[in-house]
Amino acid sequence: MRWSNLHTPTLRDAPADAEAASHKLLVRGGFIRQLHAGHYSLLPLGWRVFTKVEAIVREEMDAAGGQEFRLPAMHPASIWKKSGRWDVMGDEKFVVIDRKGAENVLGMTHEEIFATLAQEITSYKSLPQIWYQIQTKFRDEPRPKSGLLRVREFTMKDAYSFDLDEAGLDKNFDLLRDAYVRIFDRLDLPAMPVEASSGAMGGSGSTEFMVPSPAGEDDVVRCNSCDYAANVERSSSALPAVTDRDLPDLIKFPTPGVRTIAALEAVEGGAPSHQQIKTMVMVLDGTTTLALVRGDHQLNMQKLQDGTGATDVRPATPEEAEAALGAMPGSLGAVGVKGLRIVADPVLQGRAGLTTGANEDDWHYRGVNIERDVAVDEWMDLRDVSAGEACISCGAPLEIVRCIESGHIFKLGTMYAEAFGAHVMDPDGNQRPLVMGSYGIGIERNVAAIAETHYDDNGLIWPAAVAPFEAVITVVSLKDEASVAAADALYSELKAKRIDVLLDDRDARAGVKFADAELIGIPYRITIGPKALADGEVEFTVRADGETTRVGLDAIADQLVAALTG
RNA sequence: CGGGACGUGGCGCAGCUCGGUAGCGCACCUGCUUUGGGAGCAGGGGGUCGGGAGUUCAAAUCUCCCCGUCCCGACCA
Repeated sequence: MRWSNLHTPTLRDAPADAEAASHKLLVRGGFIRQLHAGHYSLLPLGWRVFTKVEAIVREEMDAAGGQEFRLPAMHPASIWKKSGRWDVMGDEKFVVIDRKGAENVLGMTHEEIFATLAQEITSYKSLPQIWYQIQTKFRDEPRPKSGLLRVREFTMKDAYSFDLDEAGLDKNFDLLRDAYVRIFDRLDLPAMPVEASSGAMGGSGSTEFMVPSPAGEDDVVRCNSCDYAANVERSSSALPAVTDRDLPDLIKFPTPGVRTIAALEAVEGGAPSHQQIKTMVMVLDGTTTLALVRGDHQLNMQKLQDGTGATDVRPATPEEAEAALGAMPGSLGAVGVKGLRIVADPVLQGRAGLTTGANEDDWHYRGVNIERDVAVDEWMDLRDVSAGEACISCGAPLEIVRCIESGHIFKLGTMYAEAFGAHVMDPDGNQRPLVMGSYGIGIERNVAAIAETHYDDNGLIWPAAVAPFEAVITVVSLKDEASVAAADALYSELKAKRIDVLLDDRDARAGVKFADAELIGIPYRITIGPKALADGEVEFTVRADGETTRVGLDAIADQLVAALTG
């Protein structure tokens, strides 16, 4: 490609509304342009990176035994109602009404369609199967953000495995997990596999691949001493033992104006936060529920959702809380409460001498024995892990790292197979539902994740495997005929060697060309100018470290090939 | 959906408080000079000031409604 013909509108200034590094640089470098919130056009450079990322994903999926499909992006509403996800997905699905008035869904993932196709797998002898596609997904995200990191229309490689039993699923899960490790390795992304929540996908277990980055949206709890790592939504930690206070009797005492845990610590007759019960009034699918955690802990909403199986979880409004318990938030508690579902964090199990709200403004209880005084329906992990708490497997302090979710793989089980009647005959002649797994990677998000982790003050620094061009030949002066001739010859030579090379033949000042080449992040630059050329040499610059060496014109092609293959 | 900010040539911004000429930098076009790290001078083109309604002799500026975008929280590849 000759730069004089390339549409790469580079900008000196980043758009004012861009915050994330990848967003700024991809816009500045002329890789992407926004159409509207959550929808981006990929310009030629952006598309080149995209296709290289896509090719790596495809190669590794094929190597793992995957078979590529291409499914419709638009589905009849009926299939989504059949799986139950019409309701689960709620406002996040794009619904399109056709001329007949029928509802259609723009696909968010394709479990339903693949499960339908899997009806034609009829014997265990055909198993296992790994099916995948690379296709556009639509999700009406409540808040698209950060350029390509979170959008409403994007391309996903979604794969699905089909097995006779859980053991088969486990095997495929591990196989594809390994494929993912190889993919992220080739993309030069430091993605760590972590335990995760399955969320709306359902299923028994899942692993996320997390790339540490301040532009991410997830927090990962990680141990530096062992290999424990989990999304905060699934994480746990070891806590030091606490001793109950010796308060055998339940006593109601006045707490005028006390509305917070901190205030209750300070008031006459109060208690340290870890001797308190925090009572959160939550609404789960329309049903008011009390969620109890220790006073110094935070409720994790995802854990509450996962633990209860609810699809919609939100805090109650102060008015709803008052209607349910008779007091405003700040004086709420679960002592003696009947008729409401009560779930509690296991850290509270067996504890006594606690302090909590009395469901009467300005009054609290002390001496609460949770087993005696609170009708807990279910104990479930509900609390956030905090940095510095001890690792459950080795005891070392945990850290919390902000991450981009680059990939997510799920053990789905049989739910979709049962919904769509995807059964096979087993060796004993019994019909059994297929056991499924699902495996997703967002292509654009990974392009952004690479950008987010590969840049400096001068611009992007693409890994050669995904760079829009592997090398750029910069002609310092178009007026110097010898330079032009040498550049043209080298350009032809590199193309013949199947190197992705860009020839900067623009009639611009050298400084502009250097700055642009660095901004768009081409990993290797060959500068051809009169100075070195007089000695039969060119300059070879590595984008990552800026190191420049003089190389003979006759040796540069081999040196570049060595750099690219090394 | 809750909270905050913003919307003025392709990009970044000023002008709005106090209504009256739409301006600056970058980019773009022409010419001359320049030419190894985002050149200089001269000339030039381009803007329904997000949209609608209202107030007014007069609205980018004041009022109301709507739309859009970004950021922070609840969701996900």
